[in-house]
Amino acid sequence: MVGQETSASRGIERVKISDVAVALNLTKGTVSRALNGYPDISESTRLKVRNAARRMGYVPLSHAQAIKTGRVRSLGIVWRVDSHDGHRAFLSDFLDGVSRAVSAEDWSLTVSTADSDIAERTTLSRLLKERKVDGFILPRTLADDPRVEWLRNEEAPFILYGRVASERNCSWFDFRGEDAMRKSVARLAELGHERIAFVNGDLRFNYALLRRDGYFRGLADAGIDPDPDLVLDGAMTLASGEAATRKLLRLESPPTGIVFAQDMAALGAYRAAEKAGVSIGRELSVIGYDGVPEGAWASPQLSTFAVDSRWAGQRLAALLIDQIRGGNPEDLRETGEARFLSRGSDCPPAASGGNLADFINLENHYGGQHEHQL
Amino acid sequence: MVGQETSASRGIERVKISDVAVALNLTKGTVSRALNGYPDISESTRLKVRNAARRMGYVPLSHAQAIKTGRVRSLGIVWRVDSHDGHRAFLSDFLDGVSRAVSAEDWSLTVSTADSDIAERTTLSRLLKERKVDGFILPRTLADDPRVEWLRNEEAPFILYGRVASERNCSWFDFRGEDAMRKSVARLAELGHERIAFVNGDLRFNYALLRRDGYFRGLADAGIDPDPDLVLDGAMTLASGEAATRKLLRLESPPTGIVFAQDMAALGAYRAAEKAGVSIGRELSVIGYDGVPEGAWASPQLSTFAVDSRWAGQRLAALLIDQIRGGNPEDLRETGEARFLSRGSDCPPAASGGNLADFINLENHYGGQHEHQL
DNA sequence: ATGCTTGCCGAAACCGGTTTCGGGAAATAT
DNA sequence: ATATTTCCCGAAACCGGTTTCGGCAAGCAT
Repeated sequence: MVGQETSASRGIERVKISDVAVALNLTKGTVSRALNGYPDISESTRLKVRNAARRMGYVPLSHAQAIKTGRVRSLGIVWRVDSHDGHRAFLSDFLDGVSRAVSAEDWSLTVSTADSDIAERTTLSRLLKERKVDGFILPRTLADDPRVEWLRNEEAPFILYGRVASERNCSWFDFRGEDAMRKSVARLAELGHERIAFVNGDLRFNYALLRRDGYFRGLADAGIDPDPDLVLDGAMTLASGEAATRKLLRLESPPTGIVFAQDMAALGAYRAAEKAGVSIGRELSVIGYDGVPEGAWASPQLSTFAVDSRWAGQRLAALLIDQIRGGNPEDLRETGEARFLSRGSDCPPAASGGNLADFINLENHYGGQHEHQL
Repeated sequence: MVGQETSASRGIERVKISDVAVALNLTKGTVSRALNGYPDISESTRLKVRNAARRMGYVPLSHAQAIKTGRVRSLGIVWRVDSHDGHRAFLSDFLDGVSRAVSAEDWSLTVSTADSDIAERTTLSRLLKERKVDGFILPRTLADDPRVEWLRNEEAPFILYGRVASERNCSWFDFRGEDAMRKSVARLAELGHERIAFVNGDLRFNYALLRRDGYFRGLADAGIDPDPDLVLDGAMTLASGEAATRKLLRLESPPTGIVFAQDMAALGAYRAAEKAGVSIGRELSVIGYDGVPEGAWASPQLSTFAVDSRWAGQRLAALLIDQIRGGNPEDLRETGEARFLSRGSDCPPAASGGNLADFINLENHYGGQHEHQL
């Protein structure tokens, strides 16, 4: 027994394709073709090979395949960590969606982070040059996104989470936020509101432009003339949402309802309203967009259009894989609908006729002793 | 000009190692050795090669390297999405940390999600078999973690986020939660508390065992006899934290201070306290652990030990890469200290002598009209 | 029988790197 | 001057797959 060394003692031997070939008395080329569904392999041997491969536990090395095929079966995402946007809360769901779609095809997902435009570009470039990925999912689409032009030049497949103005040769998935804004306005109008404000996000992002359009269409639908004083932008956080709301409430003729392009900003309205002595869901209506979990903790709970990030991730990955496999990018576009969560923050206008202003001032005298929140 | 087809017209030609070799009148083997720092290359040619490579924009294909070296320069992480644990909030920071460390070495990160033990195992197995990664970062360490045994058998490098009982041949990074618990108890004891409760997380996780020990050591330090009634576990969420707190407050002799192993549970205490008419930071002291952002929004803000997830990710990745490069796993262990955020939720005991119970009941009569929170 | 497909598989090239081996030229030792 | 070492680099094998090509044998038409 001494000196006898089984293969097991020197670590687990990986089963390679030639092992399968030898076991079946075939060549590795034949095994490869059988496994990859080439038509010049008889059904009987295809079956034999498939069974033997499974039985022997053969799994091809992805990088060994890649060297010839040029595909590593992997998608890339560069996640921006420098922004305060609400999407951070959705990262887990989003990645889960991507991961599911990717795993279903036996692909994988490469994730990197970046805290600036140049860091993002550097990372994209590196992943591409080293060929760690076959294509990219691009979150946070800008209205005029430089990544699009650049990746086109590099001839790298990519898909946008969000739409873009220059539509040539792009795939995307996006939720129709503009529809949600339109519906929000319609809902408030139906409740009787006439002064409906809109607090948008950062206008560099394309979704902000789309949502703004949706707001105006909603107004037009309801036959309400737009008032420039009631349209603000750049509010993506609690603090900026609070500031925007304060500004609106201080107008001579403040709005009775506010449509927010983002939940975090809408939650900022709760703070502003509290400080102004206005109660949301009674004297002031608020409708958000995104569906962040914090909205459910607020009191009253925030009525909002919830976005299914998991679904977005899933579709983005599936569409991108299709594109990499040869699909026409322009055929690979999808949008989804945000789901309205009717909760407590929207209601008929309390003070009709625009004298909410007086009400605000009145209440303000008692200001200060209001309990803060969780 | 007709029919003349430049190389540029057919897409960008990738520069390969043989291109560099030809340009320098060398063989590709020599170029490879020069680039990889072999000692049998003269300094002058090494320099020439390095410059030419940079000038020509040569970047080796990672999978082409991998076929011979066996290394893909990639780390894997399987993120569990089935749990409600507070770590979800840290995913962004955590990934950022890992990504930084990994990018610094020109490695990459492969992320997958799983919603069950078997899904996780399946994914680990697939990534390993296909050799998509060289090693794994394992979050959520269990007291007796089956992944450890399995990965050892597969001879796959891995590192734990958290420590483990069977210490053989493991690397890890972890924050010393037990120290934080001990300090929490010490702090409350110094403030004058004598009845200090402990609400732990799920005991299947190893950190729960460690933190429990820390709590008891803190009591011993302060010369306080432990009371089994004051020790609960399994509270990792808002709801379960609320329930645990309710249970504690209903004791004949309720605690005046509660140490929580997790912030989310501690925030649940705010709800329970509010409903019981007890005000946190005045009649009841609470100290958390984790440093979730919600703690800063609570009123009063939650005193807690904050964990730097970015740092954890960074160290885990760096240590794992060291291990893969040949480092001894047992030398690659690190712990970090959670940083105490002194905020408003801890204070001296209001009702000394244990008659907080009467106070609770008294207040309860007015219960119900208390404002809820954000 | 002969010629022509068709079905099926072996043989070998190939992908783009890394690593081993060996040998020529220069430098040093004898 | 010769032997020996040292310094470099070329040549070629190799990694584990995929894909092309060509040819044998069976099936079909003539």
